[in-house]
Amino acid sequence: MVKDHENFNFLHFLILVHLLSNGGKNNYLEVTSSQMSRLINRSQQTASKVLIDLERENLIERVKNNKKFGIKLTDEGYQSLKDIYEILKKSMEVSADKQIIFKGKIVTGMGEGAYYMSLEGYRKQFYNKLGYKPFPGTLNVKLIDARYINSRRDLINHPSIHIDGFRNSDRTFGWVKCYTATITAVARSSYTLNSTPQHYKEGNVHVLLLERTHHDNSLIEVIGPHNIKETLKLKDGDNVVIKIRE
Amino acid sequence: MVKDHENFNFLHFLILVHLLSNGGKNNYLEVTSSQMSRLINRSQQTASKVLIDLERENLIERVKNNKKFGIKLTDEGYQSLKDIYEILKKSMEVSADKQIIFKGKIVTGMGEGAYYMSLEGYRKQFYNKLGYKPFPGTLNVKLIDARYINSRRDLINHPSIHIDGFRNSDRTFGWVKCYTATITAVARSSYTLNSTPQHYKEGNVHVLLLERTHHDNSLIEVIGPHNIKETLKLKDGDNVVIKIRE
DNA sequence: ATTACTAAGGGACGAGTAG
DNA sequence: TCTACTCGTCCCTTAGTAA
Repeated sequence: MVKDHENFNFLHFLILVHLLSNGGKNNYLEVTSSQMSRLINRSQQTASKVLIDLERENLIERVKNNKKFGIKLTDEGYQSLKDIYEILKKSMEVSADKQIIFKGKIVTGMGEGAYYMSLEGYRKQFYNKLGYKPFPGTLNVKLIDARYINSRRDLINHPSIHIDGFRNSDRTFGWVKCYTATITAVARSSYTLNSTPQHYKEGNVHVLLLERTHHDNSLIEVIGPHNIKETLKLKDGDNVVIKIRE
Repeated sequence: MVKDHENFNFLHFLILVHLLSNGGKNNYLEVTSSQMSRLINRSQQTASKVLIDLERENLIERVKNNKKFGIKLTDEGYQSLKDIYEILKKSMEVSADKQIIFKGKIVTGMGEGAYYMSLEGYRKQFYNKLGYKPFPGTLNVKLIDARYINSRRDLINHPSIHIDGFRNSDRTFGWVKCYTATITAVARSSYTLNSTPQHYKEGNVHVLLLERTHHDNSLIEVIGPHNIKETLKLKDGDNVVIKIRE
């Protein structure tokens, strides 16, 4: 993947990085094996061995002066670090897009959702903060895989649109967190994060997290401007993918 | 330096990177120890051990579903990678500035330099390409440390201003490569790349590399618009630092 | 002070295998 | 299939020491 020279371990990596960060790409640095050993938290002997290895693998060039060495990265040594850097960079960029994926089956809710959606205390905020008046009723998606159930549990830590709670004459109603998402119907149950799903239609929706929920973490409630079931032609038991974006 | 959890090796690093690049910061990925083993070029047993270690160190979170695991980076795991990334990034930035440093002593040249500087075939090009008419005569700097002698040998691979060779009725004259540099007189001979020199005065000059040189790699020839020795009050035997910038 | 060899101990790795 | 245990082997690390 990164380095197919067999003998490339973390110590080699650390030493190369240290050389690079001290100008070792263009200059022969005066570094001793004792200095290096302190840096990598190993003995002088080990540091010496690492330097010998790096030289053998043509990742550094050493020139002896008296007892000390002048050490410089070779082009190959620099390229090794650059390769690792590019891979890490790409990975960090991937992770910058905070997409969370759920997969589950459409189930029939208990009618609770429709009740909540009908309350003016929520509807006004939905309109102001989400930009639409939600279809009265939530789509319930049942998560099967433990992975998604865990992700659902972690959802509360992610950025969301906050709907305040309120009270009427009877009782108080808790806050609701809304997560911007897209929902997609999938053909078969073979979808994983790594495969490409055969998708049909996509809808822009919001996933809800209620302060006072009776639901377990295996159930997701979704709202949208229209009747999602109709728009996407969904029946109970159909598989859907929900992608949440920050 | 990077990671003081003792048991953090290159395999741990590779696995974390793979998870990150596949969205494992926000999702529980379905990855098996066999997949990982192929990725890191080790046995399934070793991959399994790595995953156990990473979980123990709280760098990943695993949730079992049937026999497989869903795996996600913890915040700490992500931070570990980010730390390494930031260090690498900083190192790459340092290396982007291609400064090369030489240290040596002023010596008296053989008068060759003055002769070459007087040739109109060179003087016209110096004026056009360097922006000044060089003082007739080169400053010769003797490199003592093998590190600098080696750097001098590598100089030919670095970007330079090219002065074409020419011929007159008698003979041909080779090309000359010019490297933009600053020269600084230093107080004592204690200067290394890592320490801060006590410098006196600085001059903008060019280091020359001649196609047909009789000099060994331990001698550097420097030209400038004025008499460098006088401007910097240099005597033979004085120490100077020459910094070359791209 | 350096670098680096040798010998010995311990930890990493993989084959076999259980659950 | 999966994960992960045991255990044998080998490599990595270090102390001692030479140059």
